[in-house]
Amino acid sequence: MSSDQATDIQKRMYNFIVSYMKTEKMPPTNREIGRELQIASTGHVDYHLTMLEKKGLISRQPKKSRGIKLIETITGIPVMGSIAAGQPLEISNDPEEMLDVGRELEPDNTYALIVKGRSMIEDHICDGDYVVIKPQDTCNNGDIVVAVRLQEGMSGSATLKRFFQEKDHDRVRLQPANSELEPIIIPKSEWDEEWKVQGKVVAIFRQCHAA
Amino acid sequence: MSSDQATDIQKRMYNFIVSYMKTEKMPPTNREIGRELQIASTGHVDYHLTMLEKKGLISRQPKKSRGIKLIETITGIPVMGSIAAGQPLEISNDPEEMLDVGRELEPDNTYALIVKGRSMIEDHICDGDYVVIKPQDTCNNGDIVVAVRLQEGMSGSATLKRFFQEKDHDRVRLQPANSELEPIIIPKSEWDEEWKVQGKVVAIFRQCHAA
DNA sequence: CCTTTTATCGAACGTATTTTCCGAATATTA
DNA sequence: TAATATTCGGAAAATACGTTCGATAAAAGG
Repeated sequence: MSSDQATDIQKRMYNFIVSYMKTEKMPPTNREIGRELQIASTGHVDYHLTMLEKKGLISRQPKKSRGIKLIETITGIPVMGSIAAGQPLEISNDPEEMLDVGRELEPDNTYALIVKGRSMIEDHICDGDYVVIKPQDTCNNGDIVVAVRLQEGMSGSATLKRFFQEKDHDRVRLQPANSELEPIIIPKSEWDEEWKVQGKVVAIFRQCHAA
Repeated sequence: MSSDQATDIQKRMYNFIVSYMKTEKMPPTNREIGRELQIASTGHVDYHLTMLEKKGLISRQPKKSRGIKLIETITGIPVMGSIAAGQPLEISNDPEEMLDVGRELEPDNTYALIVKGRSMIEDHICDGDYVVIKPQDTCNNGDIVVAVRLQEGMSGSATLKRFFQEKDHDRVRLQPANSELEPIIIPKSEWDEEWKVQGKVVAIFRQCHAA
């Protein structure tokens, strides 16, 4: 809607702000904008920034130096559509959304672990994959979790498994996703004392290296 | 080396700058730093910033408002170690590296596609996964590529397959990773005329939603 | 025990930066 | 054609902000 109404100069101004922020990691001052766009007056720059704000492209923090924020933080990778190997689908020309890979995962205390081995292979988690862990005490049945066995002294050893609380048997089952491997069965009492859920897997990331 | 010599206050200052930049998308002013760390004097803040610069953690642009830059732009998710479901491994307390999920993929013209169906399931690419595509004309045998069939008029339809150039048969084979599906076999001449490699898969990203 | 480094405050100073006001030229619209 | 929005300049006013200086301690090192 209003975003299209931006004038030529305003579009150039907006683009400059975007590129400036990419390189400088901070918004430009009004003077820097003016210098770039060859606008002699800072008041003039202010006018266009006001317009850009009215048109919903930026927001401003009054009285703050460099108080410009982009409304749509266009970080990430554009998602161009869907694809199926079986029946080819169309690829659109406009991004449908931005894949904010990892960015929305960052805020908390999320961390990543590198998966070794094929023990979760049937969940399509491969050797070398990164699993992103969101720390939390509790989890639901079927969640893939990092379970830690508490030990004397140092930090315990951790394991990546699917979590199942089997109420009828009054025990907890930690199930690998590999039919060649056996689950770990722990009586409820022992679980409460010796084990702890460290967090659950919220995302998986795999880099495809050159062969 | 010198980065370790940072004082407690300087570490807190550094951490605040990092978190401020994450939320505000710009560096803080000296006064904002002081307010946060309960330092009453801006000169005092300046002193510690000078120390941080001397110790190589930040760089400063004199006389510029918010003229602070992080030397190591620690975006991303900390990788805390390895984990194997089979034989539990230790989780270290210090991050081994930062998982720059997607960030090093952004610069070029990379884009993402959402995978539909199970046609690449044996390569552990699942329904709903994001595949990150790096555009390129050529590829090597075995690469997972987006192949496009050129058509009259509009943009062609795309398919996700493993690419094999079979020189002995003078043909190209597009192989799905699902034994229930048949490969697409294309004679070399037809390939050159009607097909094109759009790009190759460089990464895979999967979000694990709540059950 | 003395010296050096580090940490702290407060205040003053000068520059950086935004904001506001006035005026004018140009285009757009009614 | 009159009214209105847009685009520009210049300059003053008001903050915001970084920098510098003097003084005081506590901690560290020898």
